[in-house]
Amino acid sequence: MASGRDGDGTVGKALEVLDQVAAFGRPVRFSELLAQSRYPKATLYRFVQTLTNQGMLAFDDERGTYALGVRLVRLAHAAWRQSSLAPIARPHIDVLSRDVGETVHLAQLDNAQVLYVDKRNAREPIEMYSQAGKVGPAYCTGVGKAMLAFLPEAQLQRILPQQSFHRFTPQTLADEAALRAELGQVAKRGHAFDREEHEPGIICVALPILSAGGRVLGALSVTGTTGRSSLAGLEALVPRIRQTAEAIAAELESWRFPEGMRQAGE
Amino acid sequence: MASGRDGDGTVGKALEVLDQVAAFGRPVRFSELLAQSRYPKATLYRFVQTLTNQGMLAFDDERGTYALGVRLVRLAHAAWRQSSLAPIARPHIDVLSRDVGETVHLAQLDNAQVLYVDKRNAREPIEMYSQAGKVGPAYCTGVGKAMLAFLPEAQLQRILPQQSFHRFTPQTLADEAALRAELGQVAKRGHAFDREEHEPGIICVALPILSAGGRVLGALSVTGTTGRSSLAGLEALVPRIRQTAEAIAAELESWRFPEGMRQAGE
DNA sequence: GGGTTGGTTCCATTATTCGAAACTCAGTTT
DNA sequence: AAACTGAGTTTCGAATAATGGAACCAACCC
Repeated sequence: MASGRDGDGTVGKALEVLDQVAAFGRPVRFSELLAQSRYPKATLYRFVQTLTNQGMLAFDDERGTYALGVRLVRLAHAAWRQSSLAPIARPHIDVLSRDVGETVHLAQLDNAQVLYVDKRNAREPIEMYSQAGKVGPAYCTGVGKAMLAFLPEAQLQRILPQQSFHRFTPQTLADEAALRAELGQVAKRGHAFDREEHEPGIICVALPILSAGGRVLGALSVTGTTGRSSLAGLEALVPRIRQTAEAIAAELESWRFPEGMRQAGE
Repeated sequence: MASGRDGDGTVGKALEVLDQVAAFGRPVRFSELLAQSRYPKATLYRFVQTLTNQGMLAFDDERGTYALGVRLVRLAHAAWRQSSLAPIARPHIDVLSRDVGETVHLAQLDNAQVLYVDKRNAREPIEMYSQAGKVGPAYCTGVGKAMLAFLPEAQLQRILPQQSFHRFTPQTLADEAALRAELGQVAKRGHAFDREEHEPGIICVALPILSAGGRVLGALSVTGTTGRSSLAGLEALVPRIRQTAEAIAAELESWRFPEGMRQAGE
């Protein structure tokens, strides 16, 4: 693929505009988009028009601003339901979080980043949608490292150069070499830690969810704070978490062959 | 579905394919898509290719199936956050559902349908993402009627013909005339009921969320069952619900003018 | 080996998109 | 009031990208 980002064809360009609107994080004026856009006025205008009457963008004519449209939310709902991982995992992580009494995250790999697809907050009412769909760095989160450690080398080589290695805390791994070393450990041990590498005071233990064939399907993590928990304490939960991860993987495996879809052994 | 659906340009057609994949509700083979598609093989193939390497679709090469991609979830998250209604309303409906002890829904109008954007289930752990993003009919839900009743005539005329008037229950309004009459009532009264029109045993009362200028921003509903609640009981909650609806509208109004954006009185 | 199904690539034709420039319509300035 | 400004919208010939029939490939199955 050519030089990175470049979208293919008209559709790619239009979707790029969507991302641009998303990046603003608030309703945005046409002129604001134009200022950032690499397309000329008329072209951008047509894109925005098209996206708008496709429901991917919503135009507020009182304010003259564009925001992401409702069709996206509808599609994302469908995505969540058919992604198989999230809906299948949901009851499992429900039980898990109740059992361990801590916050549980479910994540997937989205290109070089971690995408949180579900979350259970132990005791309090859950603040959900605001979390599902959120992306985070892969190199300094428990779920990220748990997944990276089990990736085939080829994919890893594509992903690692894309990591920013921004130092969120003094514990953050600083470069690719350090991460490589850590991933070796994780692979051997079978689970990953986050030792306050992303946020001070926040630690977690994470396990990958692996298919029978060893493919990385996602990851589970249990989070604690340095105040209430310790790494050793979290590590003690590993067998319980592994049980959940394996249950999810197993159910996923059977779900993937809906009805009478014979298939040679994987 | 056949009639005026025609999308604009290439982008429209590609997005149509997305919807198609969404409609399957599960990962889908290329041939399955082709069977339903109005495009020739090569054309559809290109669309699917494009969408896939744009991250809007995800291809599972073990299975040879396409599913909706992660980019959608990421975009939807952004959509939710910048939609202004959902995140602003969230704390309000939290309190409301705690106060009234019943399930609360927050909805918006998505073309001719109702899109649920948030939900608070009174006592049990909430099943959220699985609900947010769901769409429902406008003509036979409380939130739907609450919003329709306050729409300008022009918009109503565009929307009403698109209602299916499927009779979910014996109480479902049967045609446009009946709905028109009902909407008149709702507008006068200020709130709408769902008298088991969508699901037997489920009743609700709903109020629109209106801007200072009278524009429909969304709707709130409180749901009950015929067993535990009555319409009269729900109606008693109207003042409390209205308070929430107005609080949301007010906060929304101020949020819409971020900083120092003077504006003549609306 | 010949047939069938599911998926992928080619490439000449054709329809779409591109984007400079012209235009509109508020406000503002002179 | 006339001229200016700047955001937003429309036009239209040239440039480009989409189109889809057909050919191709690879399994799998008689």
